[in-house]
Amino acid sequence: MARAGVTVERLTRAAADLADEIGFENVTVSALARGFGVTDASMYSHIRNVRDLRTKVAILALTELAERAAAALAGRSGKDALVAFANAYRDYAREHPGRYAATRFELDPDSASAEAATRHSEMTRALLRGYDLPEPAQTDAVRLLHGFFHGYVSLETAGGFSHSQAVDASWARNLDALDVLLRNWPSQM
Amino acid sequence: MARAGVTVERLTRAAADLADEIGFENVTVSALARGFGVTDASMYSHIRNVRDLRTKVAILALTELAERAAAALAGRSGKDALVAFANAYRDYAREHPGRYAATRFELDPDSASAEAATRHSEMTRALLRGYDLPEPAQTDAVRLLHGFFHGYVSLETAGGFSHSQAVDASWARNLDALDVLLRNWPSQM
DNA sequence: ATCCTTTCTTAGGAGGTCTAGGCAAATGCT
DNA sequence: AGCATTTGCCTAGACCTCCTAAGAAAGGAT
Repeated sequence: MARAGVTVERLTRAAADLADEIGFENVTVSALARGFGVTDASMYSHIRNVRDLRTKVAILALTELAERAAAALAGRSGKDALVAFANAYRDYAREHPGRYAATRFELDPDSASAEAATRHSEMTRALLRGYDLPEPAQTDAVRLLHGFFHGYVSLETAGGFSHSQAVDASWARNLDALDVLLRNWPSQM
Repeated sequence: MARAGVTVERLTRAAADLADEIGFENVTVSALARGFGVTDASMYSHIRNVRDLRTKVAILALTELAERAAAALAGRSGKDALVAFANAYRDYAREHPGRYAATRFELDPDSASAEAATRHSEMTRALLRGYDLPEPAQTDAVRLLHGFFHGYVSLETAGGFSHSQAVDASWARNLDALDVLLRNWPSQM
């Protein structure tokens, strides 16, 4: 009857690790409890329900991703920044597939979750500073970039982490294409 | 003890409808059985397991989406084709959120599922015909477009179907940007 | 009419979510 | 140090989902 020392911090990290191992959708209260050597009912002192648990993992992942993006952008601009940012995004998804899947978890608008989500967007805006886009083009570009990154990464991870030369080359060429796009952004019409 | 007349066809369609109502991830064998007025165990004469059920819905949705894309592309080329294709994609996701979510379901490589999935890609290639891209640029462009469409659509549906003027305008401007990109696709380096 | 296949049933095990009520350990108060 | 309170964990249990096994009934084939 000694205490297992479960805290929300440790619990969230364990859940994130578990997600990377067995997939985000398989992160369950029971499995997590087993990992700590306690009963599932005990978990409910720390979390409200499964959704709450997944939300915590999502916020953790969004925060980590924003930090990596910030590190990648430091001291870079223009295409350098674009490539560094994109690779940070892609590498994170590869190293932490479960955490990355968690970033796609739909969190409800309230809760402090908004903070982690917006930090993510702000990094993308920082990336765009080098391209000198006016509003509203900047907002459009943020959406386009997120759309592209996510789409590409999810196609890739769905394909079984092939990490082939062909895919790498395609990725690099698409970054070239995006760079061209950002430099020639249509001003009107 | 009369027969409920469940067939794989009807079952798949009912599951797809259910997905649109309550979300793809909530499509459950039990819920589906309730809808037909039979026990959950009866379902297993028609499907192998939950994964099989979801796969069937995914194939249905991919097929429908490919049909819509084909209809949108008929008689169009260049930017007209791009806009029509993109709108077909987006409209489908809006009208059938559950089915659209199903198109993101990761199906295992075997099974006839591959057919429906590739039809989807072929439509995107047809769209690109008007831009006259050589290989491998064409493959890259397919990925970029899928990435963008999916990312944008999922951001939008996650945001609660706001369908605001601002989002519509952003969408239109991003299509402009993509058109510019496809016309100025970087030939090398 | 009889057999065969398909569809549906009941029964039940395994495992997941979550609540209620309770005991014991850790912490805070005086 | 002694006490009360909070907190962490427990058992028990209701309810849901997935899925299998064994058998009954419906419908078609011969």
